[in-house]
Amino acid sequence: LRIVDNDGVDALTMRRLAGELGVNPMSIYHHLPGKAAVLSGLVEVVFSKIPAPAATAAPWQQQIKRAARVIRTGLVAHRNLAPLVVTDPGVVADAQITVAEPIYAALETVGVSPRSAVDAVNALVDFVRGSLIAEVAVPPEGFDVGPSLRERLRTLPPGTAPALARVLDALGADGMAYDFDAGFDACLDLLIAGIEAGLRSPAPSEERNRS
Amino acid sequence: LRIVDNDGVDALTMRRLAGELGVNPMSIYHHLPGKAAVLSGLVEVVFSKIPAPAATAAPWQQQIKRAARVIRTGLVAHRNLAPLVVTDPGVVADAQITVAEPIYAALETVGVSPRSAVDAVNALVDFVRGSLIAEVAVPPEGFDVGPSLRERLRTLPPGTAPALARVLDALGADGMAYDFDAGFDACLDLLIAGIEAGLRSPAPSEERNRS
DNA sequence: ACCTGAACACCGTTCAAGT
DNA sequence: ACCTGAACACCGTTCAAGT
Repeated sequence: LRIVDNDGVDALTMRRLAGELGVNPMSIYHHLPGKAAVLSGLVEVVFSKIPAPAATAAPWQQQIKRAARVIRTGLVAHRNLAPLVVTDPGVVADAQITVAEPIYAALETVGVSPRSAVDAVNALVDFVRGSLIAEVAVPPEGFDVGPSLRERLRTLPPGTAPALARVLDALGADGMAYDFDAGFDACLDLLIAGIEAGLRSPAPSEERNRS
Repeated sequence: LRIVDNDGVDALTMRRLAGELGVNPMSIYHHLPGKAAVLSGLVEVVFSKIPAPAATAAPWQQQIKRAARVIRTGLVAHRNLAPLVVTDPGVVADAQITVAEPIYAALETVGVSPRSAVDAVNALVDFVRGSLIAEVAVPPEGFDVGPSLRERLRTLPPGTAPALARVLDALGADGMAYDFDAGFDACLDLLIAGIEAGLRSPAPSEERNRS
């Protein structure tokens, strides 16, 4: 995991790993079936290190935000592995249970219908997944970050994205750096507002299958 | 692209590609700098094939849904490449402009504040990203799909996910298969409801930086 | 039961040599 | 300018042989 954190997933080589462990490269095969097992082991370690948020008496909105933030911080801590974690079929399946449970519990306290709860959890979990990918896709520290959104937009033929251009203009010069934490929170608030709206006007019950 | 679609990303090898093209493996290096260029080229092809939804007079909610669905169907068409597309730094950056523009345009027509528009677009795009990853992570056709959520839950020590268990119970036996299309749409509705809620009660203006 | 070294079958890529 | 073949430096993994 240290190798991956420092030098990326590609740097994790059976020979390198063995060297770092001070053993013969082939010895690893007596404990694990292959490299895939090494990687999925790392993925599972990182995923399972995500702590379950302590149950509190806080309002359900805060419980949900807390659960989402815990996932996010747990995975950005190993940003080189994050794409694998978030993509791993086993993790995707387990996420429906482990990380979703606190959210289900919070929604239950306000009487969200089962179907709506599933939708809300999926929306939340998928958003967290997607925002994580976006976050780890940009080079480490805003440092050496490619041309900013504003500059890239300027190089395109004018009129390509007029609405975006107007938004950037309106935001003014203070909108130079993106704060992932604040953006993440704002999106969470939006999702939660959507759930609240569903509470006030119960969902139209269409025919749908779920598992 | 055909190789990747049929046999996965790992099957795309310089030698294989050259063979399929009927040329010498090394000839490729006279047209492209290396394998990374081949892959990012494919990623860019798939991404740029996403059509811009035609501007209509439909209500903004429908315009947003249409934009999101177009992205999704464009990427599930090449599910083997989807994780790379959605992870590619260049695509992540371009997505803020290309695929976001129709959404900005739709939000503009109802006077969403610039800051809220950025948040809404991020929430939408990140959700689409995340749901795509979740969808392509499960084996192809619900066929040979691992143990269902219900069965996996049963193998865990009881009491692990009580709230989820109650939700599944309430959904009953009809909830055996998950319909990605319907789930996607339901989540979109939730996000849009969140945006609508923001329209009714304008966002608290905190201090934040954006780009 | 665990470890080892050598070898195999691949891979991306370099490079000198061809036309 | 474009292509070629051979070679290099890696990789994951197999396997017979050691203890």
